[in-house]
Amino acid sequence: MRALTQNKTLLDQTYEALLEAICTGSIKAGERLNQDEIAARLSVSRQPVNSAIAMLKAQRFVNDTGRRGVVVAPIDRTIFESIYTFRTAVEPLAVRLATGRLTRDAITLGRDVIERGKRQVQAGERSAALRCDIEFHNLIYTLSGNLIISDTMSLNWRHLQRAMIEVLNVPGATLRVWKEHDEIFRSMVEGDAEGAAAMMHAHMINATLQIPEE
Amino acid sequence: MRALTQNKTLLDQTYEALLEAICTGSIKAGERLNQDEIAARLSVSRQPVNSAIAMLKAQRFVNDTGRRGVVVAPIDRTIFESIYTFRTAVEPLAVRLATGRLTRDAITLGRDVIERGKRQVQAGERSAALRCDIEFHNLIYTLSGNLIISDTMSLNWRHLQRAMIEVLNVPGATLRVWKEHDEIFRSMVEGDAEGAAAMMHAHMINATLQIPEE
DNA sequence: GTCTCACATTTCGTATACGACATTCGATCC
DNA sequence: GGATCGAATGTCGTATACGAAATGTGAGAC
Repeated sequence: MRALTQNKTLLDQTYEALLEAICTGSIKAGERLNQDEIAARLSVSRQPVNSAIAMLKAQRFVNDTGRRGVVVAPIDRTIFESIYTFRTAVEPLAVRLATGRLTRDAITLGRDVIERGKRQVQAGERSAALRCDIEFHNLIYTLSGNLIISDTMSLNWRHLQRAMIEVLNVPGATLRVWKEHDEIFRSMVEGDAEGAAAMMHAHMINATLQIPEE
Repeated sequence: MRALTQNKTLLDQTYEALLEAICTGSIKAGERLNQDEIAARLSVSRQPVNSAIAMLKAQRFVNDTGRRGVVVAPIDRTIFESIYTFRTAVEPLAVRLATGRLTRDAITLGRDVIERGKRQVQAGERSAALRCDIEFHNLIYTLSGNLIISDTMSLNWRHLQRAMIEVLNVPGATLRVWKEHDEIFRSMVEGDAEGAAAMMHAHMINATLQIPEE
């Protein structure tokens, strides 16, 4: 018995591969995407590659140069800041919704992520800590039961991930962040939705302030 | 002199045509999408059609049936409600951001939309009123200067439009709604960002309450 | 008459082919 | 020697071709 809707099509796989490569920085900002080359590297035809690139274009991960093909979008402070501003509104909402829907399993999961996150920060594992950060917030989106939040934020995190990996001095990899996560989650477990939401809002403001200037 | 980046590719045009057809209800929920048929009707090959459908799938406008092709996604109360919940957080943020960025032209535009909206409601033109509703909120997204808000909400509105056209009893087509729009915009013009945001929040709550039961 | 199994048909995903446009490079002209 | 124009090349968007998988169909068995 396997997952019912596995990403089986080459288009999906190609899209995932490209997005992953862009977000982990293995394809740098400004770099051109040559369809033939990508197709050869992934051992597929240009057809799925072409479609995948069209999707990435719509999601602003690549830009049309007008002249020849597309290039990976530059890391854009504006987008980065826009997402953080956006999160000041969305994250507290997600927390508010998720609080009433916490299950025993979810609580275990949450505590586990927080534990791991703290440990990664202490170990200086920035990349692993970032993954935990994503995981923590994703858990809340999922728990919120609001598909729009999950879908929207999952794309936004891809943009954030990209920016965060590029510039090393990012919010998310400090112990303070995980202390806040911990407090937020405790409030959620206690059922204090409004308190948790307020903390999450503060958490976002703090993170925004930590965005390096220029 | 024309727009520099016109939707010139057949893929873009096909995507737009399909999305429009789905959102205006000219392709009904549950209906199957036959690539050959669509290609023939639009006088293009299956290639752009296939790519366009893949994008619509990612955006949940169509569902994969697993068996043969895709069908237009059913009008889903859950998604509808999720978007409204989402908006209770995002709309006030957009208002807050937009208030500080109002230009003379924007004020003129806003007043004009509100005037037209009221008139359409009074004339009983539900469809035109809905378009004005979209236009009003879109103006605020644009003014907010936050690309994430604009992008995200523009897709969400497509979902809303679809649902609203299907069930006729929708929020948006009452005089009260436009009275609220008017008050919100007046506060914005006065520079009262927090007041306007609070009104927008209330506006969203009111709209959510008006969603017909089942 | 109904069930079953094989064969035909549909339709999709993907590969390959083609034509258009732009860029690049080289040859010619001054 | 440098500028300019045209041919060669690269690369994309799109069309067409192909193979696989699943559905529809019809004949034969009971």
